[in-house]
Amino acid sequence: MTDFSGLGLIEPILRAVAEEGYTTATPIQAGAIPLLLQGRDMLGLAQTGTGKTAAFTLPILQHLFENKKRVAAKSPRALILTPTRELALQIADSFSTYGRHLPIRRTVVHGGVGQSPQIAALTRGVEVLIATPGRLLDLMAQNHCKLDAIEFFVLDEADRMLDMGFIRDVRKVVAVMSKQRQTLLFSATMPEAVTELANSILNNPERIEVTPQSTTVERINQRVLFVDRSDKRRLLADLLLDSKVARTIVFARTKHGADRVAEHLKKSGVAADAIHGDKSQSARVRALEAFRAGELRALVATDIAARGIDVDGISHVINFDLPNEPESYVHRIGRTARAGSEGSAVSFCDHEEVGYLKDIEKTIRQPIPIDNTHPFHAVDVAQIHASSKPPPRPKAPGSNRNQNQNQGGGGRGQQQPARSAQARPAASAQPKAATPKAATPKPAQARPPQGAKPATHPQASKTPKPGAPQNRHDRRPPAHASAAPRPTSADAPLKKKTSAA
DNA sequence: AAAAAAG
Repeated sequence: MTDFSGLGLIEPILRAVAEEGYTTATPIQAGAIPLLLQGRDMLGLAQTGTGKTAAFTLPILQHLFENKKRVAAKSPRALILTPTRELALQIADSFSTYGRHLPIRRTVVHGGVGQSPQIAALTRGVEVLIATPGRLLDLMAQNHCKLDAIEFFVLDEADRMLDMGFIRDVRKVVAVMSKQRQTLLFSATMPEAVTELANSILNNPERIEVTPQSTTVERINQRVLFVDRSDKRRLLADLLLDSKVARTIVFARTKHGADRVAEHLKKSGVAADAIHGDKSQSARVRALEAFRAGELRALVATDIAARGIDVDGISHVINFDLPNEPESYVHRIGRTARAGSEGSAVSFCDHEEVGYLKDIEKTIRQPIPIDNTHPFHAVDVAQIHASSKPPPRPKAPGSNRNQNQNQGGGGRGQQQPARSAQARPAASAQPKAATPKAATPKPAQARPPQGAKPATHPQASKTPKPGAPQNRHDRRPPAHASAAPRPTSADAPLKKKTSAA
């Protein structure tokens, strides 16, 4: 437990933190803030939801204030680069919130909206600029923004940046940036390309790693529902009419698909809207704000919202389509069970998606418990899944405790129609360090809410909404957390079948 | 193969 008061932060910042209701720093905050206040570079292995945003927002604000100088027009002192517009806006909110008692200005620059207000703000001068790459380069090319005075550079979601082909843009930005700066790079995973980038832009960085994914994943009640493609929409509407399903984010694989699903939900009487990259920026903002405000029961999204987006009180993530990128699964389900609360992740799998499911299970090194209790359960898809999975018998004699995987359905009928589920070997993807919890559908119940502190960690999230659950428990990872598997692409386990020949 | 981001 690290109290914010012991981290060396100045009073106006501590006051803002306290006003947000936070007293205790998350691990990444406790590690990063003193380090950053000393001026060190940092490599952070973490995603949003760990308190990452506040971990860099607070020390940057403090540095800018304590070393207050006149800001030249068009020359910001800090630059935060993010892959999506929504993330940029979220980070800007964080600067506004924690900088509210300081005379530090910030502005956001991204595409999809008019340039004029952005140019005006830059010309007036701002200490902090939060940007997506395209518009930033655009404005730089028009001489509306210079990076010659940058003292802080934060590259957020670096792995995603690279995935999205921003590496050239990032290098262009870095090439013209002041060398006299402190640099922070955050990434959820460390593929080779990110390591290279980190080596080239960071100077003797401290590496800080937090593993929220594994601990978060442990708290998420995951299930897979085998279903025919044609039943997916009805199944979704069914689930959303269940009262336990409060605020839900539904992931579709395509933009068009997201629109269709949202339309269907609206027709079914579920307050829903879609968010994806083909929507106008104003529609994106509107949808996200309505979702945050609790006006929407469901937000249907592409992977634009898979990472970083921090909305309080999401009770369910539903993968209407499985992601074809296994990493994306982990990021998607991480939208729920945030800030110590519980969450469920339900994935629909049709017969064409069985391969994706297997990839995901390999990546997370766990089988996802099957829910075959729903009327739409597609026995044939279950059979495809079961038969496509060679049973590598773990030799431990008592290891059949995981057989019972069919209780994920939260108390619907338990008729157990399909034998396929039983045919599915437990811990099949991981012979040795298989987490025994893997097949326990409700890990959250097993963990008593410890000390219902009203206030803990500042997240990137906005101030708690009235309707949002307030159960922010301390969700410091347990000591064994780092032993849990991290889903990096580098360690995709078990290339071999390891079948006991 | 699809998504994001500059227009």
